[in-house]
Amino acid sequence: MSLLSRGPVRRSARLMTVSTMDVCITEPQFDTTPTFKRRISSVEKVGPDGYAIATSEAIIAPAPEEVCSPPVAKRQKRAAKAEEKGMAKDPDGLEHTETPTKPKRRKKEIVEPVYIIPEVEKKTTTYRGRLGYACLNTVMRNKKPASESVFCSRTCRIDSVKKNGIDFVKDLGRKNVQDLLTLIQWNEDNHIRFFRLSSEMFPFASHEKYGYSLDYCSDLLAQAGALANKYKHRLTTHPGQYTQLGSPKPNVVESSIRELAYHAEMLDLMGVGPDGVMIIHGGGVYGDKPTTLKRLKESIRNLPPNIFNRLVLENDEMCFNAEDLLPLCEELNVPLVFDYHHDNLFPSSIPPKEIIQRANAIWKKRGIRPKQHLSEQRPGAVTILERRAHSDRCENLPPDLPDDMDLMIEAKDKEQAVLHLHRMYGLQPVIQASLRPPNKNPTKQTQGRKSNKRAKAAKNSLDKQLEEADENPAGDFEEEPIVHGDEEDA
DNA sequence: CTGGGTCAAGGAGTT
DNA sequence: AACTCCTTGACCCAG
Repeated sequence: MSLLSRGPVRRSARLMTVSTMDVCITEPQFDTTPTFKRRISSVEKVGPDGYAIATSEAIIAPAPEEVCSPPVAKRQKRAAKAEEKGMAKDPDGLEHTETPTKPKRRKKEIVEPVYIIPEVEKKTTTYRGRLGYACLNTVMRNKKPASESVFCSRTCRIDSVKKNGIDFVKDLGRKNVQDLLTLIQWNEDNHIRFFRLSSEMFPFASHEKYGYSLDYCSDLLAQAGALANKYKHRLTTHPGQYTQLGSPKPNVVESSIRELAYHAEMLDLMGVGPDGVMIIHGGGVYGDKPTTLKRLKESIRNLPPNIFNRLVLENDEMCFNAEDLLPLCEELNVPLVFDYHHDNLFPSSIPPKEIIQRANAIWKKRGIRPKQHLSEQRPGAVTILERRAHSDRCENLPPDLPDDMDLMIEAKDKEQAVLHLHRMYGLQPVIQASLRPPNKNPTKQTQGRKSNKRAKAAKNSLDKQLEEADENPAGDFEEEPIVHGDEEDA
């Protein structure tokens, strides 16, 4: 099933593409509302496929003939539905066109926005490997109405687990995998064959108290894995920052191993091959890097084989750079994912080229296809915090990328960042309808927490005082308003 | 439907 | 010790 045929609301929609104009329009409904008539009126001619050709304003609509009279099959379908509801039929077997006794409740019309996609700068590369994105597809996630949204990170709070029971949580997981199937198909349709699975696929699955086995979902997982395998998609995972294999606290290491076991179980049940790796960072240094590295090494050495076989390490931007990890990786035969952005922020004394060579030697030895991470800092970023935040998209591929390596693009715009690179470098054909315009004014700030309790409280108290001052302009403030200099702007 | 506060987990840095 | 940040999206409740 392709994107173009998905979903009930879309049943009469056409996604149209004008390849020469780099503009994509979607037309939502075959309707005869004034809005729609206005749109059709700007269509100049009908193409050989029966679709309208865009005018210079790039307004596209289905052929007017079809608009005025939906295809017979569709009308019959509607008639059948109407009959179910006990409505009268016309002699031609089609639905009754007169207003039923009960006034029809009109569904609120959802008008697809019109996207103007700017041209991209054309660049060249010798790279022909796969580009991937992580966990979330912005186009599918933002589908309206909300019931149409496709995503794999439904979750809940512990309180909801207690309130609704474990089956409620398991249902979330099932829905997530169901949507994963849709996303894999979307990726295939859009020539993206590399994807990171969300760690939130099964909420609390690795939780000490509320954890559960994924067996209940094995059929669906196998189905998703089979689809990915059929299309030769690579699926990987990236357990989060709380995975601390080097922690001095035994219970923290235990929790980390549970987390890894959950990810491995998911990949195993999907039937994903050895390329389905689990990437983690070195973790904290606990004030003593050499000792922590020893603990890390021991933890990894003692992992059960099904976890060890999928485990790979990645250089981070704070604690362990590539140079710190390489000796451990080489000794234990644990592959290293090279992250360009992290290496930029926390460089090794070894040049990237050499790190990559040594890393690739491990990947090769293990018979796993290498992968690297690519991201860029946000434009205008200066401070270390700003520089750590990922930009919306990536504008450049590194030089000398080998073809037998998959490149994970870590960018805020997710799949759009991949499509952006596909277009710039001519790597893959792109479906225009899948494109979204870039944010014109990206901030240099992080995506992180913007609120601050004290600042908020201060603001509230200030607002209150201003309100009071409004009511009583002559009145004095009883207290000086607290103002915090570090409060971020909205 | 929207906005704001908050969330399972761990560690580092600041005050 | 208490708090904030890391990254991040989604929950959840109030309006």
